[in-house]
Amino acid sequence: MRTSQYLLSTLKETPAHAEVISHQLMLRAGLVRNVASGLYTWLPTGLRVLKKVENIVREEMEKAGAIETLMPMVQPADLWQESGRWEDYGPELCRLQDRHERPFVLGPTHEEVITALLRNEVSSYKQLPLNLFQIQTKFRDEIRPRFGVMRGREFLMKDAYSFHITDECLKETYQVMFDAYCRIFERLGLDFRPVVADNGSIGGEGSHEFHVLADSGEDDIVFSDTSDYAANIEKAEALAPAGERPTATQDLAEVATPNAKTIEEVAALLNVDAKQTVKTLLVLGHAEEGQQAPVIALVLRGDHQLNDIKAENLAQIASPLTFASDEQIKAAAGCEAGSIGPIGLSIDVIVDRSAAHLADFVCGANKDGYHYTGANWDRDFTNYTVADIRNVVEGDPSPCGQGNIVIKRGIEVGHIFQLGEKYASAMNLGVLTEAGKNQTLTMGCYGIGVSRIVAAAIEQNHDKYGIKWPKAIAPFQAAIVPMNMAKSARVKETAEKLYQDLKAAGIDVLFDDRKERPGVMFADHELIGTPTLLVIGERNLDEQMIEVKDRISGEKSLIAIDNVLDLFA
RNA sequence: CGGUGAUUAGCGCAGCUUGGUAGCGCACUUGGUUUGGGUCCAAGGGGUCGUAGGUUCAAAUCCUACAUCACCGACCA
Repeated sequence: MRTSQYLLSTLKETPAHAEVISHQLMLRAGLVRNVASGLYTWLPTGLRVLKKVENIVREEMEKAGAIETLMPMVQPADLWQESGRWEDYGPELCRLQDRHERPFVLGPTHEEVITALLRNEVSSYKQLPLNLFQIQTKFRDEIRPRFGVMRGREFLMKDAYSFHITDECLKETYQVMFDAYCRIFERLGLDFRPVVADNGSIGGEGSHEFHVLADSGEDDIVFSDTSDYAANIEKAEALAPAGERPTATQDLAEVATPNAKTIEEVAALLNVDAKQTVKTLLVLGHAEEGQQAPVIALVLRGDHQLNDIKAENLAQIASPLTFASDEQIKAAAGCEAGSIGPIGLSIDVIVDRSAAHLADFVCGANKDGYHYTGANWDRDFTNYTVADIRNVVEGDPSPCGQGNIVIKRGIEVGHIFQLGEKYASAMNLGVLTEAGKNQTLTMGCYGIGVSRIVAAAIEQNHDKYGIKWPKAIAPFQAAIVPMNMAKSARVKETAEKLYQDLKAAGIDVLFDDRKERPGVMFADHELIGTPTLLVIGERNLDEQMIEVKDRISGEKSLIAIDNVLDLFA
């Protein structure tokens, strides 16, 4: 490709609204342009990267035995009604009507379509297992699109769906996909970790997320400092504190805590560590038919954070997790949110393991402006259950039993699930077994955020000059940068010949034939992140040498013109 | 949806407080100059000041509504 016939579209200045580095660099390097909130056009350079990522994913999926398909992005609503997700999915599902006023959705994922397909196409156990994938545009009407293509509303995703008669067979394919994902991210050249993940509303066991480690990531990933345990914080279990609970030494006392509503304020006022306090959150439980949802109290140590997912997974608690309104709080506790405590409550109380291990703690007195000190479980309050409902924090013992917890940020780029029979049973997908009986299929699904990977790769590979692409996904493998080509016939001739030779050898090469000064060219190529710059100038031509500059290491070296192709061997 | 802020040339911004001629840098065009790290000089082109309404002799500037965009909390590849 010649720059004179190409759309380079690099920017000197950083557009004001780009927050994270990958978004800034994607705009500056001319990879994408914003069309509307969460919607992007991929410029030629960006599309080259996207295609390279896509091809690596495709190759490894095929190697792992998956078969490529392509499903429509627009899907009829009746499939979603059949699976139950027409009601369950919420406003993130973009719904629309065609000219006949028939309802459709923009596909945020394709379980319904693939399940409906398989229902018609397979009827015998002999046809299974099957693993079908596609690389397709998805649309999710995100509440808050941000960080450029990292969280766009429209994005490119590889999604695969496997179908099995037995759970053993599903687990085998799941493992095959797990291994394939590791190979994909290795080939992409990314620093990644598979982590144990929550199954979300789907339930069942067996789900891993694949995270690219980066400070700008939106997820907290929990590691053990001594074992290879890794989990999403949503999933990481907070173990009960070791040993027996200390014995009570203080008497229960009511103290005035005017204007102290937060744990920090209460702890400062009473001059105690936040670890000696508890906070009480009121959430909604499941509503009985025709009744109002009951209010349930969750009690956590003052310095701990509620883990929504863990709470939601408890049988008593409504999903999605909903906090009680001010009126509901007043009715249940008789006070405002800043003064709630377990003592005297007549609703269900669920206490976090760590909070349950406290003695002589501080809690709200269910009376505005008052707290208790010297509170003790089983003496001052007896009717409660204990559960793990908090986020782990750094330094906690690792749930794997070895070492302590370290937390890093990650960008979720892949997620694999054992779905089980959820869709197959809702949509009546089964085949005849060897014994001639109908058997509902069990399914797995496996996603990779293709467009998100492009952003994640940049988050992990950049410097002050621009992007430093891993070789496997760089838009161009090399750029030819001639010095003052307009004045030197020799430079021009050499550059042209080199360009033809590299092209003939199948190298993705960008020939910078613009009439620009060297500094302009260098700056552009460093911004775009081309791994290898081939600099041709009068300086080295007498010796038939050209300069090679490596974008990653920054090293410059001379190489004989005849040997340039060896660089790409 | 809630909270915050923004919207003036392709991009980055000033002008608004105190109403009266539409500005700067980059980019772009032309000519010259320079040529191994974002040259320099000169001349140019380009703007319904987000939209609608109001106040006023007069609105980018003051007021109201709306739209869009971004950031902070709930979603997820």
